[in-house]
Amino acid sequence: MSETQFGTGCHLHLIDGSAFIFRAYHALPPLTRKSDGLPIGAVAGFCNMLHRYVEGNTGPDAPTHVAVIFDKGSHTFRNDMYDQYKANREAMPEDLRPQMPLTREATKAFNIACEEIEGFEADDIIATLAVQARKAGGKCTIISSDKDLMQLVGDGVVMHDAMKNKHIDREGVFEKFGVYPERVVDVQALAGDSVDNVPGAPGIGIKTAALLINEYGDLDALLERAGEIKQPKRRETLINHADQIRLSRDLVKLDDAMDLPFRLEDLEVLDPDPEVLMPFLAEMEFRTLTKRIAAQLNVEEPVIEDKAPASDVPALEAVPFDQATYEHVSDAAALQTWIDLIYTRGYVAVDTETTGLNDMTADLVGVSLCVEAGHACYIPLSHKAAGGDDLFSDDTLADGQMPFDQCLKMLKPMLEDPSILKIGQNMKYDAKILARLNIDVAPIDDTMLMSYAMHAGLHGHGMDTLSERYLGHTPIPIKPLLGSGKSARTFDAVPVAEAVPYAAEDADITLRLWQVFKPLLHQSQVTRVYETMERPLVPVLTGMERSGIKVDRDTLSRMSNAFSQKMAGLEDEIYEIVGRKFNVGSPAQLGEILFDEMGLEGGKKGKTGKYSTGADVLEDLATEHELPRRVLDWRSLSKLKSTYTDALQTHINAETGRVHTSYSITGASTGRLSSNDPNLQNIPIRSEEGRRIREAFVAEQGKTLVALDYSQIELRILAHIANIPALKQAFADGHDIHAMTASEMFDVPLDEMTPDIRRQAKAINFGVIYGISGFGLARNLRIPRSEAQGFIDRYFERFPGIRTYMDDTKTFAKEHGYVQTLFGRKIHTPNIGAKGPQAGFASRAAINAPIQGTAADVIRRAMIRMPSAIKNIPAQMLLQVHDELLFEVEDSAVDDLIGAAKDVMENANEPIVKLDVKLTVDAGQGNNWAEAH
DNA sequence: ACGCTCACG
DNA sequence: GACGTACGTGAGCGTA
Repeated sequence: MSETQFGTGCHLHLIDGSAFIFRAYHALPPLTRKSDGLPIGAVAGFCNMLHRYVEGNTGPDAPTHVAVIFDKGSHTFRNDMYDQYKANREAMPEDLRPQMPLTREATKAFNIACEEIEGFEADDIIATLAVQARKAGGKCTIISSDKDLMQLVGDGVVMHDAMKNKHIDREGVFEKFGVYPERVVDVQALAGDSVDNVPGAPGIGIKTAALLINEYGDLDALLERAGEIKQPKRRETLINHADQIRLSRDLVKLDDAMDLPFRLEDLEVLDPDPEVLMPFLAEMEFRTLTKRIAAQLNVEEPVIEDKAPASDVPALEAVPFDQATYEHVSDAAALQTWIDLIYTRGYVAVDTETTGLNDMTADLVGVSLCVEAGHACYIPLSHKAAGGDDLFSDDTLADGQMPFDQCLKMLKPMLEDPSILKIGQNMKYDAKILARLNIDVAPIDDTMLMSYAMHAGLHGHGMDTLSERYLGHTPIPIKPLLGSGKSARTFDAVPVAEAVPYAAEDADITLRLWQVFKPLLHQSQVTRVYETMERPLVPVLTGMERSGIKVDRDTLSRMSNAFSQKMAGLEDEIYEIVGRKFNVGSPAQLGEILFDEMGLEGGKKGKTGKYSTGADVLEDLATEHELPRRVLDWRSLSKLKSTYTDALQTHINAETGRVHTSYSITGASTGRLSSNDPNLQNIPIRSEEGRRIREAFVAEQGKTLVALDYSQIELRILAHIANIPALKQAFADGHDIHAMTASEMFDVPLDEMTPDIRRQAKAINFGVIYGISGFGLARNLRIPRSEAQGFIDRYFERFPGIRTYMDDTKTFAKEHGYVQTLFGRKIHTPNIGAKGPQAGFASRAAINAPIQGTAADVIRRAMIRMPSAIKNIPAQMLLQVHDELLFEVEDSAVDDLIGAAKDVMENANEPIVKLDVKLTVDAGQGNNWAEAH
């Protein structure tokens, strides 16, 4: 090939590679390669942009020479000048890191020169090349919108903002900086840059900087004559920070005289070689792009195999489960071998064995690891020696275990290493156990959450279920190891030899599940749900659960006593009425007394042959007899005492003095969380007596509890999804939504609204969310069924979008077997086509799921964004109750917290879902949860 | 282990 | 035309 000397008539294009990559990364959802789940979204976007760029390069401005310039390494000569340079930079996203080398490969595949130099930023290389091109008499176009490059513009060098498709010349730079390119560095030196952490002069921005530079000519003149500045503050700033400003100039000034190991001539534009490009695109499995480019180059399109994952991945089936292959690691040398192996892989499945099920109290007993199917180990750490009945043998450790601290010290760097992916099944549990030992496990993948993203509504997501369904393997049961009932023991009492196969197998199963799920995730189109609404929730919940909430034992204890006394009084009255003692808490005994002995009407037996004595039944009976009311009162006290005032005390953690719930991410099929051990999502509020239990949930001294809750979020989402103009308008106007519904339905003007009519409309509004039926509404409102049906007909008539939504949703569910939230979460509805009453349940659940699920997605997104939004506020997020978040805040920061957290919550749908109805959040605060709400 | 009842959104 | 029915949870208790 003949080489053209670079000179007049030549045109060099320089592409800012990092800018391309980050734009590609953020513009696309987290796509993964189908065959193996490799994150590939940024590479895909990068290739598309590169291709579009090449395609658009025709006409007089087409390049004769071109290169993509990348940054290399994070340490540059600027860090030696100023150690804080770019120190604020957020770490590269986990799923982007492995894509960086692929973007270089992509560039070469397109036959475009690809340059990077250790210790220099791409900007310096670009500067050097631009200056060389200018000196040689050619033109240069820099494809970037980075303002740091604007100092290069002029005299044949222009910039091109590919995003806005706009050229930036000398005038464009003046527009941006208020000075021409040769003075841009001076302005930047004064204004500083928070993104790159260039200090500049405090209090001086671009506007002021340009003003000063234009007045004094240049930075040196300005600093020399700073004393002449009239404004005292500005003058002081410039005099006091002169050194810092000069340093800033050195930081922003690009090095345009580097020694480059290549020449301009090496960058000559070349046609892509289909022999190189096509295989690359095929390897990346970019189906559309491969097809398009093959057509343009007029070559045959390579075959991209549709590698089906799951059961027919042969590699997975080829390795049978074999307990004999599991390794017992008992010393540092063996552990080091495993750690080295993990580093060569970049990922590892991890499982912990502990002394219990509560991750706030259980102790670590051992750790298992797995790097590939069948290759797993168990590291026992605190198994106890079998000591028989000897009381003193309890603390003796079993043989074959390495020292606890030594093991953790070795594992910690790996578990915390951002380049090693830790895979777990319900990682929140293991992460919390390890967090209590001062190990912050990250980054993580979680097979339970992957299954949830793909299979919610289909089946559970426990390891046993998943292993049987997706690996065809029944795991070793834990029961025989631990025993049950009186002879039950904890895992530390299990002999090491028995523990190894059980524990190692769990890690083996987890790794295999991950291999199966990773490609399926993308195929099910739930990668975004998993990556943005499941995986990032784990560290957030870990933080909340570990924080816990302070609960005042004395308050609960006093309430328990008061409830006891009242119950005793009621019991006396009840026995008096009945004529003998019996167990008031036994629905069976009560039913017989009410309906057989006393002969009250309305007794209905359920399928177990027992009378129903639920609250609604007793409520009806209360009008004709005095007993049911007493029982109702007794029951409500009994509930408050046993479930709350008594049980909560037992949940106060001995170490922290606080109550730590555990959230289940996969508990509810709709995307809601559930709370257990204890459940803090059902603390009483509806009755005054119950509400007072919230007084026991308190803030620490000097702190305040702040409750933020979404106002009518489900109805707002319904108004949006079902597209009900009247509802939307009412929310936009801030009207009372139930009163508006009532007015619309019953033709009652708003100013004549009665509480009773409003109450009925409210019941209908909620009924709609639940998949309304005449029967259900009738029972709820205690009105004849025909009347209830009339209300519903009327409602549909006035808001026809509701009926359409319900019908469409049912049709979609029948066709696809699932329904979706606005954010793409899938909720499966396997019973939708069933015969019999199941079908009714399934269709109402299908109607409710997108509404409840979308609301759940919104608050999940808010929670995930919360930690970074409040990181500078002395506040902790403690609890989530479906549409409410509870915080504990230092007294002085309450307003800051409310401002920041409310903003996050009200915009949590953005940017991927636009709502026609705005989300509103109400705030409350106080020393206890009753006051805060 | 299971159903009933009832606490919450 | 009949059949059952509001959606989603977790916990304590009685009873098998």
